[in-house]
Amino acid sequence: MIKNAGKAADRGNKWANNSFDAVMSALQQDIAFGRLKPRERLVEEELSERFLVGRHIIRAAFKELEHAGLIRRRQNRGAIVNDYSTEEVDELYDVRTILQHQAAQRIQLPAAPDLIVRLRGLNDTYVHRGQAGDLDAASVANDTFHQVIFSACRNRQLAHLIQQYWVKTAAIHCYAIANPALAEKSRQEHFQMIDAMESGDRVSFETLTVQHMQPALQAFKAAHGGWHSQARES
Amino acid sequence: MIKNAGKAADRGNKWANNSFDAVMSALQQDIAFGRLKPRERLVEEELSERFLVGRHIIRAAFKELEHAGLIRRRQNRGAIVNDYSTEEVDELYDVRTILQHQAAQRIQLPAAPDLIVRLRGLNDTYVHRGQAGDLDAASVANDTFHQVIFSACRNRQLAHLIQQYWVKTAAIHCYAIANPALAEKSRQEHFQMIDAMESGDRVSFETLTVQHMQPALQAFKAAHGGWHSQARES
DNA sequence: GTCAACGAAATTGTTGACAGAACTGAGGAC
DNA sequence: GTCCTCAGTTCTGTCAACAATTTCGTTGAC
Repeated sequence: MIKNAGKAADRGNKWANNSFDAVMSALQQDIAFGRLKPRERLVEEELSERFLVGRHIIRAAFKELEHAGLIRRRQNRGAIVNDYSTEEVDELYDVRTILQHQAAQRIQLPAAPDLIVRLRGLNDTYVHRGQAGDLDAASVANDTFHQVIFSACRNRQLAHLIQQYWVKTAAIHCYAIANPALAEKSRQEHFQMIDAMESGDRVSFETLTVQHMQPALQAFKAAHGGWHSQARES
Repeated sequence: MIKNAGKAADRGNKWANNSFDAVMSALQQDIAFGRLKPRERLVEEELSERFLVGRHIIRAAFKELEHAGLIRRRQNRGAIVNDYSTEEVDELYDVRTILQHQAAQRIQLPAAPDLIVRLRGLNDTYVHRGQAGDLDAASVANDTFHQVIFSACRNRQLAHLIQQYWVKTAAIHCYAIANPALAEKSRQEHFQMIDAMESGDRVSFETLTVQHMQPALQAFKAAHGGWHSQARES
């Protein structure tokens, strides 16, 4: 019993290397970057042979993606990529605002030096990849940047929840990265956030954390506003 | 195209009558009421013949329960009922406090008369079933009571999230219902909450909403405090 | 008596095939 | 010309058997 404790602990917790995880992240990215467009149909067997995995894995991934709110399923009718109505987008961002504001309040400021170093490194990657036009890598760096920040909130449940809603709205904020003006604003705010964390300026940090979400939301609503909320079932 | 819109809408959204849903809610209740105890092993084939369904349905249910945080799985080693460490319990209740407080702020007060009527009805059931010792039915009424309240927060995402965390901590607050003193306090607070909603006393309502969670948390921590956080892997 | 290696039992992960529901398009009635 | 009906096709949901892994009990060496 006792010797097993150590043996089990060193093997790690998230049993990775699974084809399931690969499928999940691939589909998540495809949806986030718009390679799979809203209302597009997802066929199990098609994906099954694309990823070279059994159909049951695709099925499991669909269940998880549905739970995450990225796709929609109906019995015997398959899965389609979800497109949020305007109201849903507002509600999602309302929730994100709540969660991120609360998380920001729980982060110890001024932040530890090694955290600052890590964030500056990630942000450098984000800036350089973004300016080089490598949106894919920039997006990954951006994801990690925010995840690292919110992981410092000293509440793993809260951090996990923020991550969950980050994925839910990935299609929205990835949409904004492609816009040069918005991307530049995003980069500036990142620098300001790090500075605020380093100096311990809690008010600025919390304000930045919340306002940082707005440009993507506004751009998305301006682009997709008004026409697709009544076309729910087809 | 156009005629399909109406046809699809009237069929309803949550395709129920699935054996999957039956298995899910049965297992959720078993865990919540402690019929399945923490660290207890769940064997696929066992449940498969208990519920008279294929093993793949049990498998899918496990995946969902794992995602909900009610069970824990490791590759080729099956599933066990999750027991939260003291820190996790604190974090979960911190998140619930955030969510429910924010939801309470978003509810329109004074509440609509038909909402009040509905809540009084549900609470009557809760009180009577609880005093009759029918904890199962009382718990269902209690679930519905709070779900109806938070569904009035005009943010479906937020309401859904609260429901999600309600399920996560079901084993904790169901534990409290069994305690007569705590149950009595719970009943009193329900009446006070309804009164505050009816009269539009927002301060009282928000305070009650948050404090209503505390007794169960304290009782649980007092009962399970301190000994099982280091015994994670066995 | 303790410990390690081995083999059997139990349990999970995977595959392929089959049944049933929903979509598609042609043919016929009005 | 429009609408309805009815097969054919496509896709999802379900099932049973197979393969791989872990766990548990036994044996044997020291």
